[in-house]
Amino acid sequence: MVGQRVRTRFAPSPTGYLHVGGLRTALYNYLYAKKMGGDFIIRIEDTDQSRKVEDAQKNLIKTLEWAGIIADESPEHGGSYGPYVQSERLGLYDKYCKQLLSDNHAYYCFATHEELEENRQLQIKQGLQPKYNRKWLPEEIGGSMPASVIKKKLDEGGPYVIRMKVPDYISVWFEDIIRGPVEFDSATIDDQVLMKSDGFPTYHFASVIDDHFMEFTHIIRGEEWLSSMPKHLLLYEFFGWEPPKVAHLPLLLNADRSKLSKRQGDVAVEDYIRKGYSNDAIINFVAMLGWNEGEGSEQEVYSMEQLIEKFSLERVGKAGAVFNIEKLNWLEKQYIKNRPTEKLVSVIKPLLLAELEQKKSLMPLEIITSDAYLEKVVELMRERVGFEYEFVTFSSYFYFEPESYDEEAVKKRWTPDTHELLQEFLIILQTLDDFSAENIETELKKFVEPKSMKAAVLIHPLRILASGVSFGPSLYHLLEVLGQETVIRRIKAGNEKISFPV
RNA sequence: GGCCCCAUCGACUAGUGGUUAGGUCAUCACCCUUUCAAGGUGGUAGCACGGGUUCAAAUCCCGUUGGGGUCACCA
Repeated sequence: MVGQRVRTRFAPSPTGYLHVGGLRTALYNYLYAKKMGGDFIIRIEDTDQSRKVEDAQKNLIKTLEWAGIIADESPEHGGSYGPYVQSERLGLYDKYCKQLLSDNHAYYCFATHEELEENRQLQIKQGLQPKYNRKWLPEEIGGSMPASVIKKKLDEGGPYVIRMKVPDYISVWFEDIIRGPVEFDSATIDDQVLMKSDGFPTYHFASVIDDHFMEFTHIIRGEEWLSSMPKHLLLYEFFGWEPPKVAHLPLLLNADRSKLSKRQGDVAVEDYIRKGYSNDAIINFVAMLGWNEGEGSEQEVYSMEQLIEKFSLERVGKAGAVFNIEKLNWLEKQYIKNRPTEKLVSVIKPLLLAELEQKKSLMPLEIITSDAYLEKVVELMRERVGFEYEFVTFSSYFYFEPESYDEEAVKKRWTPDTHELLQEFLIILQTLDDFSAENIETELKKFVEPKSMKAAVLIHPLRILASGVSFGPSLYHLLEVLGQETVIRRIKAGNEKISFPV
């Protein structure tokens, strides 16, 4: 093991979308592998045929790649330890299950579902831990079932499963990288089914076999697997294999501290993508849920490169973490604030183009879809939006005429004089040769001063007429970017529609 | 219920025997300001409880309480 190249894995079952908890598990596996100069692998656990969802595998991998988590080996991209889909490795499980059988570490079990259920109910009623009652444990490994009966059943060809024989009166101990030493009494470990009656292995069996043959050095997975660790360890022992190091991650929680689930909000990474969150923010956020750099660091914003550089399993916390959307929102804003202008423009341009298919603009298309124009919009709005798409939606007045005027704002800002004042100032704006923010500002001040009025009496109505809303960037810059023609058109239109009293 | 894991502000966390218990989000106030943001300053707010060990405990030990996970021919 010493000096061995680190190999970690993310092993989802293709049953649907990628869960944010899964994203974090994948991320930590990825970060650790990359930090150690090793490899990160994706393996698909599709041993439950009934739950398999079409395209899930593809989507899982696509979503991980969106997040910037690129596997060195995966079913989509191959590798030298394949196949990376468990349903394509059935022969392997079969072979090693036979070995367990002949070594008396496993046995056939012909119990029916009804029998099992009955047994379970009985045990629950007696206040016992539900466990298989070992009815089919053969005589030669300490059970009571004669070999002849087993052979007869086998010959009849009836359905059966294969169970592992958990040794009695031993204790299973291991060292978890995150939690330290953990110990289980074998009396609490069930004779886990290894092979199902459909010939497929269970998760427990397949993952141990694969983890061994794919030569993973570290297993990093959610805490929900902690209590099945002893079964896995026993399997390694049966085979005489050296188990990988393990780290069980704390769970992601709902606001009420239960395991993060649907019903209480979105859990699919795709949901967050749809809502407009960027991969930068999601990765950053999810990374900080359970891990921190420590040593007094007060950094909050980390790039993937920085995460790889700083990550360590030792600094992963033990307690579950609540998935708090407010902080994610804040992070998203941080990224928008600092993202290069060209990058933002390249993202919003297609969104705007799509919007223009639906809605008509009175502004010259070649101008409002130009890089130069969008760059100005971005600079004015980047500190005011929560998501990239808001450069288009939240800022629609940069491209479209206001459809209505904020009623509250109009009520608050209009006086009997407003109409007249706007009329007069419009003339000044129409004759302006230099329609710059600076110039507009001086003209407005010049206009208002002799009347001994405050600039605000015009500023607010102008903003409302130009944008339809009462908030936004500096008025003068807003007007400059919109351009003389548009501004004049909007003032005229609005001043006609709004009359005092409102 | 058995077994296992966990426990610092509302949330994410720093802290590894001696700190005025620090930072970030959220929240509140003020400043800046034409609005909204952004930014700045300041504030409210936390070691679950009880026993030990020690000169000294958020930190080590035990217990209690609370929360979570898991007990499938699902992963």
